[in-house]
Parts: sequence; C-alpha cells; structure tokens
Amino acid sequence: MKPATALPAQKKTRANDISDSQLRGLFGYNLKRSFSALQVDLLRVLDRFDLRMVPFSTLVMIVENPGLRQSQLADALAIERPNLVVVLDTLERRELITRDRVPTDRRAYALRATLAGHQLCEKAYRAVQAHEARYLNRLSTAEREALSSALNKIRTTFEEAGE
Amino acid sequence: MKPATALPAQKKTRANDISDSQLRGLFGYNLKRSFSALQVDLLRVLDRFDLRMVPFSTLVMIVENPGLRQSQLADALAIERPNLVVVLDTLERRELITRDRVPTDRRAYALRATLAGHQLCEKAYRAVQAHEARYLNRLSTAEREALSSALNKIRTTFEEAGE
DNA sequence: TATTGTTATACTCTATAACTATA
DNA sequence: TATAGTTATAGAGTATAACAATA
Repeated sequence: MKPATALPAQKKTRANDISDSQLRGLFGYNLKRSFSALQVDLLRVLDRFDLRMVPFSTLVMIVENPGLRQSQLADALAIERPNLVVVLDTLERRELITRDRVPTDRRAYALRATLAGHQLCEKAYRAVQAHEARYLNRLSTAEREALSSALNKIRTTFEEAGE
Repeated sequence: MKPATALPAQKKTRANDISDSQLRGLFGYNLKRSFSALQVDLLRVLDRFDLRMVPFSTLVMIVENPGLRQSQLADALAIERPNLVVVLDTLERRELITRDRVPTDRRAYALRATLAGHQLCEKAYRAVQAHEARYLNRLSTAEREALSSALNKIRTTFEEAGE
C-alpha cells in the first residue's frame, strides 16, 4: 500500500534525533508517561479545592459509603492505614468529615461526610469529570471501552496474584 | 439457592459491601490503580538486576542513543536534570556507562554504555518483556491497539498543552 | 548572557514497626 | 491473642534555586 521509501514526514519532535522506540515498545512505560502527564493536570484541578489525589478519593468514598471504617477504607483504596490517618486528620480539621465511635466496637470509627464535605465533593467531582472530558473526547466509544477493559485486566492480573 | 450452613462465607477481604463506583467511573483513577499494581510486579523484576524504573529507562536510552548528552536524556525521559545526575553517578560507579567529554562543547558529556551495560540492558529488557507478556497475553490485538492509541492520546493531550 | 552539569534541599507519596485501647 | 487506630520514621520519586565551568 505505501511505498517504503517515500515517507520523510517524521515528527519534528525535538532537536536531535533521539529515539525512544525501545521504551515506547513497553506498555508499562507508556502507561507511566501517560499517567504522569495526566496527573499534572489533575493535580492542578484538585488544587482549586485544596485537595490532592488521595484526599479526593477518600472524600468520594466516604460520601458514597457513610459509616465506613478506616480499615475498610484503607483496604478499598489500597493505601496503608497509617497513611490514611493523616489524610483523615486533615479532612476532619477542615470539617469535611466526622469520626464517630462505633457503639458495637469501640475500637473503630464510623466515617461520614459533613454537609460541607458533600458540597466540596460534588464540586470537585464535577471538575474532575471536566478534566477527564479533555482527553476522553478524543477517544471513540470503542477505544474507551477497550481502554477500560484493558486497564481492568492489567489490574486484576497483578492485584489478584497476591502481592 | 444454597443452604446457608455449609460455607463459611466468602473471603474476609471483601467483607461489607463497600462501593467504589464513583471512583471507578473516573478513568484517571483506574489508570492510577492499574499502573500501581503493574509497578509492584515490574519493580520486583528489575530488582533482580539491581535496577529501578528510572535507571532502567536511562540505561535503555543510552544503549539506543550512544553519545547522548545528559540534558537531552533528561528531556527525553521527562525527568529533571538534577535527578538524572544521581542516577548516572550510580550507573557509572557500577561501570555500566561512561561519561566522556564532548570535544566540541566542553560543558557536556557524551553518554555511552559499556559492554557490561549493554549486557545488563539486554537481560533486563527481556525480563521486562516477559513481565509485560503476563498481562498482554490477556488482551486481544484490538485491545492492545486501542490501549496504545488511547495512552498516546492522553499523553499528547496534556504533554503538548504546555505543562 | 545562556547553557551544561552539579549540589543542596524540600516536599509528596508510600511502606513498616511498634504502640494503645479495645475485642 | 487479634484487631482498629495511631505514632514515628524511612525510603523513593520529584521539583526548584543557585553555583562553577563553558559557550
């Protein structure tokens, strides 16, 4: 179909011809670079609400699961309990969540979002959806589904294999 | 319709019905979780060669681009120059690369891999490919292409937008 | 004056051991 | 003895300012 000799239309990416075809051949490398680039933008969006990725995820999970315990939350978010504590401390100090003792188990706390927490979560979530639309709009429906499916397969390949 | 007596319930890990459909609705969250899970396995693979992700990428790039300068390399890998210095220090101390003065510009160093560097790179790269095959085998050709295309679109959406 | 490589530093994210108070 | 939450800490990864040598 294409003549092999007649395509000088190389992407004039950077100054000297530095090739990274070896690294580009690794999906893991592309995944890292894509996520890093995405994260820069996402962090800027969340910064408007004084949130970072883990506090945002934490708030969303508490709103969706009122009464959740810290250990359940840490497990669901795949973060360590000690790291969650400081996140919850900050969210509680900002009066976005409450920690209530569980009557049936006085070791545990039931996590709930305050009214302010619900409102901030709603606004931040919509902003994140707008951020996502920036690149999702460039993907076809088939591509989105393939991406979603592929990400889930990658995740389960390694997560369920007993880390 | 099973008798409730026989089975001691499911695994304790999925104990109460905690939903994360809100977060799962965000591609960025799935991307992060997938990459994190993949990274755990990848780091274990690289650890056999006493390499981390950045040193591995660095070595691959130097092997593919002999004579590369540090600033070019940092740019290609999207890492900061100061952080690259310590990576190169370690690779040089292990005698995997050399730093030679550029005659035409005595400020710069030309980076080259030693024989040992080439050999380690070759072995590590093959091990990483085997790691990749673990999840790529579960993806159809269409899924791989969609994943690759989608990752590139995500990357260019944010990388070219002037970070 | 600008650029290359460098040093020092700081901030985020993540991981682990060990403690307390309950169960 | 085991579990929920906590404290303290250490290790990576990443980001910026400022410097010396060179262009």
